[in-house]
Amino acid sequence: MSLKKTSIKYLANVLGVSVATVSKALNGYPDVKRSTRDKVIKLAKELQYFPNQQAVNFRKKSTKFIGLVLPQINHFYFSKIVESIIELASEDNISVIVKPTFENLEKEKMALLDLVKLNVDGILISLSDETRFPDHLIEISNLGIPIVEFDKISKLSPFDKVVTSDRDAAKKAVEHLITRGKKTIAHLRGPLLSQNSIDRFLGYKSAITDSGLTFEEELVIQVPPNNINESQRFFSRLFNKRKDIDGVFAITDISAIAAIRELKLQSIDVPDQVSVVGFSNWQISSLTTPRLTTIDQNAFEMAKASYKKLSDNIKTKNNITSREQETIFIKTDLIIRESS
Amino acid sequence: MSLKKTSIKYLANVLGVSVATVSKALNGYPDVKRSTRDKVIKLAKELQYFPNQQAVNFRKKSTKFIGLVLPQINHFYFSKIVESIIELASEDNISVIVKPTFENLEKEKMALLDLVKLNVDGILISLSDETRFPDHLIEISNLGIPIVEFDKISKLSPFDKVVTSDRDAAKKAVEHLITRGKKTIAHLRGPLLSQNSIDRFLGYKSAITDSGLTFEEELVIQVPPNNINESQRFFSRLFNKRKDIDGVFAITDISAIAAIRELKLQSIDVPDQVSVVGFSNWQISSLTTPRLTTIDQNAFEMAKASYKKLSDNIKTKNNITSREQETIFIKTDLIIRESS
DNA sequence: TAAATAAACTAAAACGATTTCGATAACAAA
DNA sequence: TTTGTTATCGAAATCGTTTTAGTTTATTTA
Repeated sequence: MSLKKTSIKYLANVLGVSVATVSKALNGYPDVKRSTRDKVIKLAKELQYFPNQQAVNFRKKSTKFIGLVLPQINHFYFSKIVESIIELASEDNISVIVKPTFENLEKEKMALLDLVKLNVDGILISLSDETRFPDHLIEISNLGIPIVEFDKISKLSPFDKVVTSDRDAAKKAVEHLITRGKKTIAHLRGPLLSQNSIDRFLGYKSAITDSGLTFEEELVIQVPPNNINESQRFFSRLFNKRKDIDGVFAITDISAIAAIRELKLQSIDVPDQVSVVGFSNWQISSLTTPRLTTIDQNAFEMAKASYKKLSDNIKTKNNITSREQETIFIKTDLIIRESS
Repeated sequence: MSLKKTSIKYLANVLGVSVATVSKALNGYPDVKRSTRDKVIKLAKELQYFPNQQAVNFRKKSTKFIGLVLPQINHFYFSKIVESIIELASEDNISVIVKPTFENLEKEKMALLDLVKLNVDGILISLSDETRFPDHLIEISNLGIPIVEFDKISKLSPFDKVVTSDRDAAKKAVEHLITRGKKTIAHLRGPLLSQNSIDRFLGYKSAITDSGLTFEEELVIQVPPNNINESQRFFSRLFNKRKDIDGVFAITDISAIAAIRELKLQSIDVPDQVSVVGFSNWQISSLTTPRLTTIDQNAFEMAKASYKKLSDNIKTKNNITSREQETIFIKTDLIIRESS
């Protein structure tokens, strides 16, 4: 059946006017008589006319689509960001095409290419772990498509960025442990080249040194941030070497939970003997026993700032050559719970 | 700057051939000489030509867009579904527009309207809690747009559906508790009108009666499935009335964790004194202590079956009047961990 | 060599809307 | 009545691509 969607042409035929008039009537142009406008609108309603958005966008050039490229969707933080951005965009009548990259550079490139083909008005991107150099982004930017990086960014790229103030947040977390009287604080850090990981490490380090404690290389180990079993294994090894550890600052909630699990296994009391602080404030962190002290990353604020920046850039057609790029920092909150 | 994207027309001008030839060359038509095809492709690459997908879709009618409407994205199960469907669709070069409804009927209607305007080729939808009657879906279906319902469906609607085999799964879970020797099994159920909630309850009931135990109304209470504190409060009230409870089957992992938390608080051993089984296999469930026994809903299989069904319906232009609708059941897995 | 066939190409319409610019009609002012 | 003004409408171009139907050129066959 497929009742062939009613078009403007069809409306025009039925009413015996031109397509131009119908279009104008529907879009509130002043040069159409009150009565004909009413007629058109009435019929449009009756026949359930919807403009073919594809055709409109095609004609108007602006597609009203933006792309959202990120490492994963099945992830507490990112899914919140996806949800928020879609919601914000829909208020502006903009649709968003979401592309997960699964931390894979090739997928990231493919995703961007797809978005270019779709003529998106702009792109929001959080880089994959594999992405070192932003060449592919620059190429696309040269096509005139505004790009804003968020969360996982590259310091090398000439775009506006929105990031969590990782360094401050980490410092805040570690200072919290210090005020709790902890003196031998371990840090479970993430990949060496990830900017978030670097900044959180730097925050840890400056909290330690600023407060007069001595920074020890040995207390910092690298863990896979989203793998609880591996994180536990690595922490176990560290803890067995350094039983004097009385505080842990972990790169993610998962790693923090891994540490707690190991400590429980060794019958060490959390928080009395060892305090633990995580990072992210995933849903999990409020469900564990003890509930986890952590840093809330404010996904919604991140989404809002990123969307707004992109939106502005689209409107003003700003591009990378015309001015300095800006980096916006999203403030975090230390959520103190039972693990510290 | 915005280097005006190169179009087919531009390529044609440069090469001194017609746009038709360029188009055919690019699309591998047979009636274009080998040498000219090579010329075209070479130049296209040089000038970074990308077809304007908007224009292509517009011309071809098929938009290569599908809509995905669901209650939330920031949710372990749904975010996995979103991710999977996007991934599956991208293999077919199809983009998906995701629309969260936040369990709100008005938002659901708006979302569907947006999708219609965009001329999507088809719609996948998981209903909001507020949705009782699928009138708005039928209206859209009458426009000739294929619709497939998944997960949260309405028994009243005449569409293909893909659902978790909730009843079987629940039965399996409760039978597991019974084989563990449990005799007084409580059920924390969800909303009275939610189909999932109903089916899980029915599964619980039939496991009880089929195994010769007596079904007691009193042991079934309603909880807010995603609110841990409220769930705990309700369970606490029940447990204080019925200290003989030795097993709990909860509608979600969150509610199950709530029960465990309350039991811990009362120094009841899990699983020895009371065993607990959840539902969903969220990431959380493997991170709690004790690790939670639960039902894995197989989000990926759900996504795959839903996408495939929609895809088939789009291809065959099947619609609701032409045949009987089908309901596909996604099998679940009982994940036995430490809480039972 | 002429006719028939095959190969390579192109003109033009079409998709559904917007928008410019000119045409017509209606009315007022002179 | 003529001119000027304003209100209302419509023809046609346009966006970038695909595709049909036809045209031209080259090649084969008789």
